Amino acid sequence: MNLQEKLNQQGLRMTRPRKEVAAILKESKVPLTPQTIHQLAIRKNCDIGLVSVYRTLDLLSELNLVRRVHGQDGCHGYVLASPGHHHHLICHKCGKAVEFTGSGDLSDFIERIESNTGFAIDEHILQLYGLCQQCQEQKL
Amino acid sequence: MNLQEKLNQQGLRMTRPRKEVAAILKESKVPLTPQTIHQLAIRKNCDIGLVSVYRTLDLLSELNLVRRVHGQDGCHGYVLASPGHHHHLICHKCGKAVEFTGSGDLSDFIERIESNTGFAIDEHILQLYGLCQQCQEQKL
DNA sequence: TTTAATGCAAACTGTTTGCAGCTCT
DNA sequence: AGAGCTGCAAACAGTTTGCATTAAA
Repeated sequence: MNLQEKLNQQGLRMTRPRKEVAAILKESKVPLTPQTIHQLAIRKNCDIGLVSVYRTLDLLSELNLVRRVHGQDGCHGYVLASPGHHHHLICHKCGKAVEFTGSGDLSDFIERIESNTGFAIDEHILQLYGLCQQCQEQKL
Repeated sequence: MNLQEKLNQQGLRMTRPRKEVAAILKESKVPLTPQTIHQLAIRKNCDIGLVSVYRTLDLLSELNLVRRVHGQDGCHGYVLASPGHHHHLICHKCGKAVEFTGSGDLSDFIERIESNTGFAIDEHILQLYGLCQQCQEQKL
């Protein structure tokens, strides 16, 4: 099911700004801030408002099509979500973000923390940072 | 070595606002926002400026005495750091934050991701959310 | 045609900066 | 005494909201 159908199904509409934001995120491997998305759209001669970018990102997050990632400096970006997985690996240098599976591997770890602390853990944020293969090679 | 000595050592000074911010963080198990810290100080009849709270938090982070934690909603709080560990477990209900050890347990996991992706991983954010023991009991 | 969505402007929140006066050492 | 620190005010950045207009269905 594509975005258009998903929207129509709920009485929502597929508009130019929404199409554009979704397209820009699809093309980017890097988490983008609302401002960046806005500028990219304008550069592509698609004159949408920053406000619509915000509203579209909220909507797409709601639909779980897009995910918000935490920058180390505290600012946030958005990336297209590949369904079911929740972790990102981000390159310091080029900013590339990769989603990876891993909740399964973490479950032992989480269970151990639960029994140590008495907490009932139901959510987590895990983000890894490093250098991607290309950036490592360029360093030489 | 206490805070005063740590500061003096670098030509910095122990002042009332700094003393107060450090004290408030020490008393709290919950991550506090700069605004909250400011209000708590005022409520204690310690009339410091919000600006100094920000500057003090920057300073204490720099000295690794305080750590910034990411809220799920995107806002940030600060908690006293227990040296050497980097992870927090936060209660949904009462907001209590617990630091726990665990980098060791994660290293296998991280190595696996490295070999799968080719990244050289050097940093990570891990935060767990759940219900603490007390809040679980109160729920009954 | 109808109702959702847009885009502007303006309001707001959280944070940072410049500067004159104050205070710790 | 003197450098560091404070606190105000004002600037700033990112985000949200109200409202008249436009456009998807």
